[in-house]
Amino acid sequence: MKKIMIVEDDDNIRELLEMYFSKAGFEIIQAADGKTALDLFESEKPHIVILDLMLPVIDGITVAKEIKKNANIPILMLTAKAEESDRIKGLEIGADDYVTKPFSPKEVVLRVKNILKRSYPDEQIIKFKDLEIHPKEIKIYQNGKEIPFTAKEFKIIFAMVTKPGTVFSREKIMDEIYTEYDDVVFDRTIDVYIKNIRKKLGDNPKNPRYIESVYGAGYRMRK
Amino acid sequence: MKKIMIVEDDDNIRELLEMYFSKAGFEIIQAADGKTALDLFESEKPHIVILDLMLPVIDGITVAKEIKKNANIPILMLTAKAEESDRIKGLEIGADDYVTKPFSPKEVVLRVKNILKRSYPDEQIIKFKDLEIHPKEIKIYQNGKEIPFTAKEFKIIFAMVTKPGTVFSREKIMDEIYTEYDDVVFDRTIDVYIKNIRKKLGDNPKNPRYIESVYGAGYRMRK
DNA sequence: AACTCTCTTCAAATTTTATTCATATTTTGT
DNA sequence: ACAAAATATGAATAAAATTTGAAGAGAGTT
Repeated sequence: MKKIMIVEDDDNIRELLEMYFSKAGFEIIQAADGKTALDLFESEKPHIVILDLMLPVIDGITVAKEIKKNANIPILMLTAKAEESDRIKGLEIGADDYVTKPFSPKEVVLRVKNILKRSYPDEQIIKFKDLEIHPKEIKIYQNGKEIPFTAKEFKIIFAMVTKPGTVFSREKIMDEIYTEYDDVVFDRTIDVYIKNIRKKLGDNPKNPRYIESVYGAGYRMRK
Repeated sequence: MKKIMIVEDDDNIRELLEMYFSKAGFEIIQAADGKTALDLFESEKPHIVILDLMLPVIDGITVAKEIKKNANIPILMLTAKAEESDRIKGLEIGADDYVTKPFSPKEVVLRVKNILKRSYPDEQIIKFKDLEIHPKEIKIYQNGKEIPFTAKEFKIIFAMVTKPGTVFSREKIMDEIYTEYDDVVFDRTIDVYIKNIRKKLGDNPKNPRYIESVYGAGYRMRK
């Protein structure tokens, strides 16, 4: 079952949404202001966020940017009718959908379900260039031929392929790899992973087909 | 693959049935008297019993009652034409069907198949490679030969065979095994189960036919 | 009580992967 | 072009995960 965070300062609207999503079987986290929202986002890691644009302490757009910066968690924006221009802003900063107030709660639930279906395509096969990535099986095929990757290599590829074009710092890559707060690993370790992945994929650092080096920043999967 | 016990003192009739059921793909156990029948029933646990009414040592009705008392194994009664009243008795004591002598062997086979379909309805046999998995009976056959597995081993195999290719983490396997919130089991326990399963299946961790190890992730049933 | 069967733990051997290291190469800023 | 910083990479080493035999613990039977 999916976890949803509702960020809305109007108690009535928040409770209304809470009721509907509760009935729809969601686990719900509530936040009445932007600061709380970001804190809860870190600790609770919801699957999707419903976000009001007009928020106390920290405004909705900033919250959205912050969320999208850390993880690609889908966002449904709530905007007042008058804020027509905000729609555009909302979508620009990466909201996945938006609803204008006043809205029908049922419609919001439906939209959320649609976004979730899009964002979490129940363990689908991911296709990227000539790669086929099977998360359930932890297997990757290149032009139909299986290439063996270790679990950690797989995690790196998966994360990067999921967000092509995004630069992954070495630190971020480490976060993807290590579930526990283990000892910190030396920086060059990531380089070696990238090297090995490139080798298996037949990729070349100069003129790469998959992984580009971003000097001073990290690595990026070429779109 | 079903196991059938034929209880009949007339050697000719018994051999005739044996021949037909053998050709129909059954595993056959024979008994010429009621005492032997009950002993074999205990040790062999057939899926169905063909039972003659007139038997030496212990008569058919007593055998039938005894069988039905222990387990609800279906029975097909064989009755002589003159024993019309026995038909009723037979059905009263719980026979699932009856055939009067002289009978056509083909008809007997058909009736047995029908009874089996009735008696083991929702048992869908899962076939995987050279394995036949019978969930209801908690039995697994490899090339037609039964391999004894313990309840937990069975659960693991069942879960994995149902989703071939999917990697099962040790934690996930534990979830399959433990219904209640029992004590948490140490990680290596799963490894030992896998080892024992492999041994029984004649599987080799390097170059496996069934269960692949996925370093750092878990185990996977080879497609 | 002795036995059997299953589940679980343990420890040693083995295998595979992760990490570090050293050196070469490339990129960037001046 | 030069120095400094960052990246690339083969090889060595360390660490981690898996395999396995053996044996202890518990439950149920005879």
